Amino acid sequence: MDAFEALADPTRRQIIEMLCERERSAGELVESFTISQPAISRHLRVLRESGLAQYRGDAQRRIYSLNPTPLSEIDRWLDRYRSLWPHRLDRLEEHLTDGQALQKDQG
Amino acid sequence: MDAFEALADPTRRQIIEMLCERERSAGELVESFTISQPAISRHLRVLRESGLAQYRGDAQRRIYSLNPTPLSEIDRWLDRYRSLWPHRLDRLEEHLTDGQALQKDQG
DNA sequence: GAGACTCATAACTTGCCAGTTATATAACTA
DNA sequence: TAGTTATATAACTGGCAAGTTATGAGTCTC
Repeated sequence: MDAFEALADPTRRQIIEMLCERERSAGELVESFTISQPAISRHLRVLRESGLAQYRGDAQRRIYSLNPTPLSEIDRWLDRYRSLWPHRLDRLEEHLTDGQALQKDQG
Repeated sequence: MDAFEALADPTRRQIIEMLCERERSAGELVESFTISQPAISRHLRVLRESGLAQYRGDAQRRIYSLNPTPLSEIDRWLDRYRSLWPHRLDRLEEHLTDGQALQKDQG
């Protein structure tokens, strides 16, 4: 299952958003939803297989974290469409690190 | 069906890419694929209902065009993850119109 | 107006996906 | 070692999505 398919499910998108905040154990994720533990475990497998998540072991626990690479590929897929909607310069600036910041005020 | 679900299908993504190049009649799109005309018609309905495409009539024909708004929403959804991968400044520049172009060469 | 053309919808089939419960696996704990 | 905890997998079910063929609806042409 590719990243687009993985993102089609709202539960998986929510997991991604939670993993963006911080890494979490499978159990923590289960507690955040009303569906069963195996259902979450399956979603985590999909996220793993699509490259969006990974885990490290911590005793019995599995600590999941986000892998943003597939998201960056979707970002690149969007490239060809970006000219079709207005880009706010301040949004662009937000994504630049301090060191790369545009110097529109100082120029 | 939301935009994420609509994008999950590779045929629909391909239709979107074709409509990005130029608007096309339903029949033109059908010729570009091996699946049946009703199957494409259904994909077009999904794209319409998710706001990604629209058509105008031209006699019997229906000329489909891309509506980029849902793509821009996905672009915004990606905002919170953008800090997680490297941003190339030249890619940012590509998305700026000439009038807004960064002046790094001239400055 | 009859037939051709273009496209959508109806009706149906099939396969997959997301959920369930039950169970297996692995690691910790007493 | 027995029991508990944490997570994955197995087996199954139900629903939906995507495909098919057949047909309907609207528009053009002769």
